[in-house]
Amino acid sequence: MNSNTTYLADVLKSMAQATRLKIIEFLRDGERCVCEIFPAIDEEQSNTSRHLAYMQTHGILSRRKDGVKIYYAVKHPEVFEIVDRATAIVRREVEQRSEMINLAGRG
Amino acid sequence: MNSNTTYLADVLKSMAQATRLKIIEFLRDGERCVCEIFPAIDEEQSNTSRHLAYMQTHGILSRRKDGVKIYYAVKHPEVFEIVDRATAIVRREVEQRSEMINLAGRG
DNA sequence: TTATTGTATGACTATATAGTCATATATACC
DNA sequence: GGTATATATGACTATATAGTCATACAATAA
Repeated sequence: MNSNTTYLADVLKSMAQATRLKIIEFLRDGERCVCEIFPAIDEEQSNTSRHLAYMQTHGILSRRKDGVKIYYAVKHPEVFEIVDRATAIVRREVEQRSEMINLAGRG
Repeated sequence: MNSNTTYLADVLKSMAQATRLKIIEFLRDGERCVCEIFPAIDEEQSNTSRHLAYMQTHGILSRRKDGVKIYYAVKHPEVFEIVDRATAIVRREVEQRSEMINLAGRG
């Protein structure tokens, strides 16, 4: 459980960053090359490349070469399930906090 | 979706770290005070306290005071679902990599 | 009031991370 | 061969993070 905790953390880290989340979202529709990804998420090519490499190294993206282009795809359906569940948490938190504000407003 | 991406990343970051994962695992059985948590996960009290505060601030832990003791609990069931799915990814990756090694070994 | 216990935090260090710019490398095309 | 396009990476900066130690603070007990 201990050495696995590190791998587990690495997998989660591969999703726990704004730019990487944008990449994951864009890859919902399937495999895309770097040249499609970086303009879509509005990030520099080099920065996008680094994040893609990071995610692939940590096992959440697959990488396929076709000529000059490199195609990346989300490798495990669990990645989307994780993002969806995190989104549910965020929604509930936002809801809850706005309720608190309403209660405070009413005095 | 953009400002939300930051919140989303923060929620995932609250799980994407070895010490925090140990805390989450320990809290599977429910609410626990700091004095129970830090010996269980074998971390310093101060470090544990910081991580607990971080997770609570980012909305994945609840905090309850009872006398001198502070009780923390995982606030959303999705947290465990996320950890479980990340574990499934790790398992599959480990499997896959050991298969690769076997293939390579056989020449 | 003083001592004890449980938790949080200031100050600090070491390391990791995200991002940028320039450039290297690889494939394809002429 | 030379040129264009796609991707990766070295070198760097700024910031964030995890951890430690000492100490502050809060609640309770004596």
